[in-house]
Amino acid sequence: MININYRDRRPIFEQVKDGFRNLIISGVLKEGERMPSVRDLASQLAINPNTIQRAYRELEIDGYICTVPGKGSFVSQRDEAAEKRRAELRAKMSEIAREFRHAGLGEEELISLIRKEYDHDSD
Amino acid sequence: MININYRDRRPIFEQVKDGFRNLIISGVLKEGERMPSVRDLASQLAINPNTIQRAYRELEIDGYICTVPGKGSFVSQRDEAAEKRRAELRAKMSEIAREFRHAGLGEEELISLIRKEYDHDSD
DNA sequence: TAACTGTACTAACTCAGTTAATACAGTTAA
DNA sequence: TTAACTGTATTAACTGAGTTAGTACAGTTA
Repeated sequence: MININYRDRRPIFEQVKDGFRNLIISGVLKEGERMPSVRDLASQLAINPNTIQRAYRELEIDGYICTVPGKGSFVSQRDEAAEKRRAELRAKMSEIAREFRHAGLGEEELISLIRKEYDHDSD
Repeated sequence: MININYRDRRPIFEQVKDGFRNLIISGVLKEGERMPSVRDLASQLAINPNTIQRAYRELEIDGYICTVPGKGSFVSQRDEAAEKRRAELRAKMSEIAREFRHAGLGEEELISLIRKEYDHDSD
């Protein structure tokens, strides 16, 4: 469900967080669905429960999940989560576009790169 | 010439490296021009010379500068550096486009974001 | 010669991330 | 009620990347 890459520069808790964020936004984890328990996931991934806890805490702060002490963590409304993610992506994209322009690359090339991604077979 | 932001998640040596890379690619530092000496820049930025040395070492490995022991470091051919940077940006852009698509955002919106960046007054 | 240049190396420090262990409180089902 | 689950909290210790400090050596230049 979630993969950890130890060569990745990002900390583990962030990889876990991003992994679930993608699963939620893409709809693999559906609204209201139960998340794996902190202890279960920790032993599955062979990492410390505290690390999972941190990922979950931030996912809740960002509105992706909703945790209930004693019961578990649950995926919250997908729409909110997705909209939040879209806002992040828009900001990221604007920044890259600025860099692109700054590096002397043309608008046309950038757009053709994008079309290439969107022309791929759906996955 | 170079600014360091201590709130930035990236390490200092990387901020220095990126700063010079931008200066070189944008043409502010011209081909053959001398870079500030390791010790000078270190005292200017109030950081350790070793940190600057590391940034310079990587800039040389990446082909942005050319260092001569005893003489100093010099900006190398801009074309190579710029081409290298462009390749990096293309890869980065493809990745973001993939994420964009994955998040359910349309090609049109992405392209309009880009046009917005390119329509800004030149800086 | 003196003052600059880059380079190399070692030791120590800092800090974020992580682990380990333990404890507490709410939930659920037998 | 008890047992086994849930999330949460806290403290101490470890790890590794990044950074600092200090020193040393060799090439360059005026």
